[in-house]
Amino acid sequence: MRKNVTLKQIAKELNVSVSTVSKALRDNEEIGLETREKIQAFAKMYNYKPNSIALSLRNKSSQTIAIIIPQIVNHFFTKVIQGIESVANERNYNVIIAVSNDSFSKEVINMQTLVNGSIDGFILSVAKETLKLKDYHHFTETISQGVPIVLFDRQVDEINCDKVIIDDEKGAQKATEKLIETGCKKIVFVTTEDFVSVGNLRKKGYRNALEKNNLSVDETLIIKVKDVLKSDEIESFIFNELEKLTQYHPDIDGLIGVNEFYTITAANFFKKKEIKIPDEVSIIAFSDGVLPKYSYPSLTAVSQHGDKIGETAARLLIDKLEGITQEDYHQTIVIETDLIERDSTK
Amino acid sequence: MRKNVTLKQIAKELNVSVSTVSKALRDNEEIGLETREKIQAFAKMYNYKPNSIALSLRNKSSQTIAIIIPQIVNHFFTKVIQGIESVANERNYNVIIAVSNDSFSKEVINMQTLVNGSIDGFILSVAKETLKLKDYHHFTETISQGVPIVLFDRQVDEINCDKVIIDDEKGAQKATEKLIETGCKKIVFVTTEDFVSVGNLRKKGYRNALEKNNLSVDETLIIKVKDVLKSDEIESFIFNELEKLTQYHPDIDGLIGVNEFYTITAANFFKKKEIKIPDEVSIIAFSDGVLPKYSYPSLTAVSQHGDKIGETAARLLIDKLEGITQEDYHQTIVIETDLIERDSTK
DNA sequence: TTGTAGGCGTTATCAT
DNA sequence: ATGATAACGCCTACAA
Repeated sequence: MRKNVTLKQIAKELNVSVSTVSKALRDNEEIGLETREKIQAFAKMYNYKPNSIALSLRNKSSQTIAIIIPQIVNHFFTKVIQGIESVANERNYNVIIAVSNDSFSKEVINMQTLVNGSIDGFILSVAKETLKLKDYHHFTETISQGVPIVLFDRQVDEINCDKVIIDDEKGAQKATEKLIETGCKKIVFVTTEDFVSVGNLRKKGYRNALEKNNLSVDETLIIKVKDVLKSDEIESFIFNELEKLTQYHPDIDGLIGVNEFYTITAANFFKKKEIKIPDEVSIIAFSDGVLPKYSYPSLTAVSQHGDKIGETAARLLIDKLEGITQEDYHQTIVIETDLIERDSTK
Repeated sequence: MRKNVTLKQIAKELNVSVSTVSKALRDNEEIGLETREKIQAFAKMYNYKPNSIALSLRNKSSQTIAIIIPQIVNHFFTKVIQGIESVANERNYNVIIAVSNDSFSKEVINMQTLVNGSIDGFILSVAKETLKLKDYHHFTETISQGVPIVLFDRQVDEINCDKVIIDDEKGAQKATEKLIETGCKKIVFVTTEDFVSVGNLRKKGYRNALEKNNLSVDETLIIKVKDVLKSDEIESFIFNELEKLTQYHPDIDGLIGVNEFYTITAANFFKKKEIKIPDEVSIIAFSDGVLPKYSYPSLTAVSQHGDKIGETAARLLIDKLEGITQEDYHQTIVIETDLIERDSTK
């Protein structure tokens, strides 16, 4: 176990001072060419690498941005990371990722261990528990210490910072309108329970579209999947609900799900019942994921453009870090959703 | 922008020395109770947080482990991360993640920026480009600096360290045997080009099973998906190949794909042709992902247990960091695959 | 009981 | 052209 060689060691070995070595390695003209070359050769031989920790301690900056996401096994979040990475690399920033696992305390700990000089700024999506506790002191503290934050997706009004959000309402509205345009009259909406804000916004969009087109909003057509359900219980729950629903309403001709799992499960129900997609029911998923794309028939989907969200967030953050935008000027950018038409709609 | 308060500032404010403050905050008995309490109260008021950078510079340790993965939008890798997180949290280690994007230089840079004291060890899967270049100096250097590495999935014989790998050959063999047991005689194998080691190992397992059961290995039944193909070209490639294949061999009755995308695409081909799964063709996917699970019919799959791989890797690393295992004792742990039977096999 | 000094690795400033 | 020193924030052995 040979430790990394330091300036000091090189200095000693070559009988010069530490500052001479430092200057020589940065090719400072002050140092005589001969000495410079000698030192550089020696450094290369011993594979000298500046210690990044010491550098950040000194410079209070590290050209590194940290992402904190609630979950790592999640296609949307990983897409966002990909977007951040691409912009960050372009602009010469490193990226490190930490996971809060939707826990308040892990979010706090992650921020604290990262905040002291080792990173220059944060891009993050708020943990569920934090949302529930409404305790945002770690965010405000970080910001007041001069470390900028960009929030994405799960946003919080009380925090004053740059934000990148999705237009959930409009996305759902577009989806619903698409179904209506292609002749659907009785559209099921599969969503989460009311307290989840994203689900609510999407439901609102669904309602808007129905009302705008003079279709009545039938509450019984809205399936709310219980939050407590474990992933292997969701299928039978949705199957049951759809079973009941199709008995009452044999004329159901459309369905929208607020995430890819609910939607594909619903689609599977119809496949099992040998109800033809899209001839008898049209289906649209809210999703950035692979499920709708590889489903058969493939599912029309509302894409949230995770990568674009990431790119935008990275741009906002780096612009702030480099003083391109003012410290106290905060913007909220809305990334529009797109309807990706596939084979589950007419 | 109020900066974080430091020991020095507290000391000045309270007219004591820095070391008194430091000791007081660590509740050192040396300091008089009164002084201690005064300092602690003051520190709390000003929300003192030790600077983690300074700490790691001093301690050369940070209770943090770094994961470097080739891709972030990848269900398997995120599953591994989840496994690592769970063990690391249990044993009081922080985890940070970096992405090499399958690039050699990004892998090197990531390691260099992280290695200097800011992290205690690495868990990583080697970038494709590194594998191609066969340049492993950054690994050996890191190890020789006393920073342990655990390799997972994409392993390299030349590097001397702990490893966690998947038994790809056996997994493929089990899958093939399952098909044979249920009556399949003509089994298509959809794989990558030969230079990808994982694909090769799986092909070997496929062959083993056929030979063991006295079935001839027909090279024309092996579809090699070209590496250069972009994701939206893969579908038509596989469809074409299968079209040709089913013409020549109308009696094809089984298929195995080396990843979930190839497999589900093949499955979609049969669905389109209205060839019944599993009545006419049985299908098995190599996959840890969501696609086989939510497909209709759901696909039998060889699970690689990403979470377990992560847990094992984390355990190996932390045991080494804490001196529970010897520095120069390296083990390679093989995580067995499991066949998860679903509806695409009989 | 409290304080001083040195060191972790680096660089900028100010001598020599 | 080179070197000494201080500073970033923290901790600890040792001195007072």
